[in-house]
Amino acid sequence: MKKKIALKDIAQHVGVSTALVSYVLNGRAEEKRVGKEIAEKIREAADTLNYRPNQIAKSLKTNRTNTVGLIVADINYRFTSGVTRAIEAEAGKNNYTVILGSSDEDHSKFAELVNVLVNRQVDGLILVPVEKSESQIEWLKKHEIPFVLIDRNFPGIQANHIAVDNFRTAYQCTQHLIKTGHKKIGFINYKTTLYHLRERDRGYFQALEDHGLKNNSKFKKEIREKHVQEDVLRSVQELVAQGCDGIFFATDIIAINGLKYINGMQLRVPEDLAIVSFDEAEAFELFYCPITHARQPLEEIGKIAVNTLMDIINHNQVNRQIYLEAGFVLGRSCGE
Amino acid sequence: MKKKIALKDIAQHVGVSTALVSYVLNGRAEEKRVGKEIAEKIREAADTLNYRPNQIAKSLKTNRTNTVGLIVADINYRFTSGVTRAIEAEAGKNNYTVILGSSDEDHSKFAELVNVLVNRQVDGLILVPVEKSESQIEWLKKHEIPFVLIDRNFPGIQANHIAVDNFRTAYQCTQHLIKTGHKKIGFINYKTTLYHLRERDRGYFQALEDHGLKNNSKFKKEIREKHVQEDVLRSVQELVAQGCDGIFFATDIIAINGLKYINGMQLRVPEDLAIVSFDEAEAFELFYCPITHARQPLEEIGKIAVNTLMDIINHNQVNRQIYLEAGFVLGRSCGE
DNA sequence: ATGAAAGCGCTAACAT
DNA sequence: ATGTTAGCGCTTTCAT
Repeated sequence: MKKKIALKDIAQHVGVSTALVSYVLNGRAEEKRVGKEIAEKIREAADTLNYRPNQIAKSLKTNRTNTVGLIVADINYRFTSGVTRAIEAEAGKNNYTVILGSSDEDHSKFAELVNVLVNRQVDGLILVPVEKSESQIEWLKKHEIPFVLIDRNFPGIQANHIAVDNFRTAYQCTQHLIKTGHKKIGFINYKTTLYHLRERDRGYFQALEDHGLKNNSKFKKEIREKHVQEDVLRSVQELVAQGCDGIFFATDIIAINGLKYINGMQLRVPEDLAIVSFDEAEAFELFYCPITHARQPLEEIGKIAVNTLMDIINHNQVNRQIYLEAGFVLGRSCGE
Repeated sequence: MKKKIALKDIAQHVGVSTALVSYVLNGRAEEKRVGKEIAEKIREAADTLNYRPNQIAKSLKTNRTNTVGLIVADINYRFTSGVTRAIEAEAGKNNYTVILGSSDEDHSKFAELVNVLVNRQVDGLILVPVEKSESQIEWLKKHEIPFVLIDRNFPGIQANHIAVDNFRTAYQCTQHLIKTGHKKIGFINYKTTLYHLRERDRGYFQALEDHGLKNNSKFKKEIREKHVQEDVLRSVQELVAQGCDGIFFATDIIAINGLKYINGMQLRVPEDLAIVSFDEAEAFELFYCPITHARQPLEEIGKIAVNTLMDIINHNQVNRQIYLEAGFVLGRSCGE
């Protein structure tokens, strides 16, 4: 890499001090009452010498990096791409850069990433926490490092967070299956302690109870995160064998796998089996029957997350626990 | 954010100089022959004081950030998630962090991102260049900033790059349709000057020619990047009207849209229409018929890209133009 | 209106 | 074996 042009190079070139150059190039010429001509000369020199400010040096001095760290759970989730895009856009508006890392749902990788990002002096973090990452969150709180949680949170830890209302959304999904005349409603969810997924359980159970279908709860299946394919296959087979006429999938990934096997089993949707999915997937478009599903407001989550983080960074008092309403997309997978 | 512990704090705490602390904490205690006991004390102090090295300061001094910038074309492409994952993993092994940005196929956004990343002193860049980004690439060359192109390149610009062999892969895809007995083979590709997509054209045409189907070239359709949905729909309709018995889709995005409309038109694959796609999509799994497609070696591309970049950064002479072979996944979308 | 200089936290050359 | 110190490129206070 060629030698870089520094502030003092252009100061030398013009024959002024570095202070003036700094003022002018930071748009504070007026404020600092720098002579018009000098200012112009400085700008010219910066241009011809192709000056690029060294953000590292600037950061060291100002103690600000204008960088936020974003740790997602898995880069393949629909949630991730949508929310990442929104976060990058909103961060850009605030003149911030996003450093992205993926924990792949692994808490040690999560801890490692937090570490790396904090060492790199990010001004704040936007986190999708994973199982067993409570101690990391506590650590961030203790050290007063600005952060906001999205998608997930821990009921025992008070922190700023933005997410969809999982309970309510799951309730609606289940209720939709009930209202479209289905009597034996299966539910497939991950086996996990993650609160947001437990909330989806609660929504399912509550809806059953409120509609006098409490006995349906035996149709709830749990799958292991490391064995999605085989467990979903087994679960679908079991539910069908138990005579279910509808299935509610707790996530897009589960839904995609479920539908794949339903295809394989030659079952027709919605005639043989009604389907509702929490979250949408691009893949749904290729299924012969439009899938009814809840849609998270990814744009909004990302936007609010960034703005909340900005508030924290700028030392405004913030205490936000936001549960957003999900959209509900009506397909034909529960009948017409 | 609480006051940070700095090197000198722990030096003070132990009663030694900052130099010793620096040596010990960078694992150079032996090399610098620091006393065993002192070294131990320093490590302890660092631990209890919860010292986190300030990478910014380190970078300013060493002129190295251990950061690579990755600019992708669109975060929703299958190519992106796969290759990002591979790059992050490989970069991590080399003790590097990845800063990700997405240009959304927009050259001014691309330029802006290059700028931001260079100002942030990334040690190098991995780029998926977009249309009209030639000047940026030239600029990077001129300033001897380490970079490697992936997925795409410009024939007029000599640069290190890693990609799949687009010509050969497209040739194989087309040939497969021919060999499975199809006579009127449509092809849908983007209208673009991007060389890698033009190479796919060339592969298609060459295969037709080599198999005496030169007249088929009227079945090639171009779609606009900003109007994928409507243009793909129109193209499929036209090809069907022209009596095509097979379609080759030039990208996963085009394929997903194409299949969606084929579904809508009540056409059966492969009976009414045979299909081959360049690139795979998760969505294919939900289509009733397994789609035959080429699969790019994303892992390998990412890995080689990082290692090439590391070589450049470490001043090894590097001149690599690598064209990898794609995998070919046999579905049933061209018949049994 | 402009300049001199301190100092951000760290590394490394040099001194002891 | 350990300490002292210059300096990375920038911002900003204080002088002038």
